[in-house]
Amino acid sequence: MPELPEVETISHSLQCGRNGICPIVAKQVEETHLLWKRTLVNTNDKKLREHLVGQIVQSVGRRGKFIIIDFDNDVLLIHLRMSGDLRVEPSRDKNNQPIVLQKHDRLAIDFTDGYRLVFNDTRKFGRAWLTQNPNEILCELGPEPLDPALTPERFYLMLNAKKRQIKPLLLDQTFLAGMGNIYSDEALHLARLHPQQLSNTLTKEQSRDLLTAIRSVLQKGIELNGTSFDWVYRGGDFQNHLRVYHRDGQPCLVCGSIIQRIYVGQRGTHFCPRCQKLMD
DNA sequence: CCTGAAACCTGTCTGC
DNA sequence: TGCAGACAGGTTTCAG
Repeated sequence: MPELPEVETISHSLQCGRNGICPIVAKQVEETHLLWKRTLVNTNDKKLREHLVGQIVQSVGRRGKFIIIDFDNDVLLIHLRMSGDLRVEPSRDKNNQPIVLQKHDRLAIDFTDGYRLVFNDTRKFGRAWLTQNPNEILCELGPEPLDPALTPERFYLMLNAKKRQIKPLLLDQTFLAGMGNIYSDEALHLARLHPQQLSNTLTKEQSRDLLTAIRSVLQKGIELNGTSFDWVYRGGDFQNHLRVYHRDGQPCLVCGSIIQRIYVGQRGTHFCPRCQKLMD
């Protein structure tokens, strides 16, 4: 499911609240439940409980597609991968009876105020790490696309240092942190670049336009609370503003040509054959 | 260094 | 209706 805008929306709602969603900052951990062992990468059920019980949530943030939950002494990193989601809900009903967890719930953290944070993940690809040095896990990530420190000049140098198809390169989290399949296709169409264009062939102008396009689609995605498709991820509206993604067979909104769907790096890829020509 | 295939998982949708 | 096959927002690992 989630790419940068969806993860940003979720982490922001956990930090600040949104649409009645309860923020978790300042809540104290009462108990933890690990329902699918492999969700927790670098520790186990017992140690998670021993570490977290009693600790208070200091803040919730994001780096790339990782959600960062900062406790007093430890940090919980969560990666939602394809189908993960987080929700905050009461753990007991009006009669003080426990509310049973749902199908596909993998991890739950009960707080002393009667609420709980639940990690639900149908496909079991999602992962969580408990650590005191989050940088050990996050240090491999490339720059944040929305960070002003990533200048057009630097982006051009990054692209030229590689000789890779541009779309798989954008999806490479060590190159740039947070891009996923939807926003990559959207950004490449906006920048009029073929997804298989080699990165070292981009001119300075094309590099600058690509960075501008990436920022444009990500910012719009964040404004619209992300992209929602069928049963995965709710509350977003960017799916109603897509230019190419999932629009194969339909006319390009710019030139009217039929949007094509091909595979690039094993990922379904949508582009306009007229607007996004492969250049030498 | 770069590319493609396979693996990790469950659910939905399509076509015969 | 049933059932096989394709496909899914992500990442890692391995072979060539």
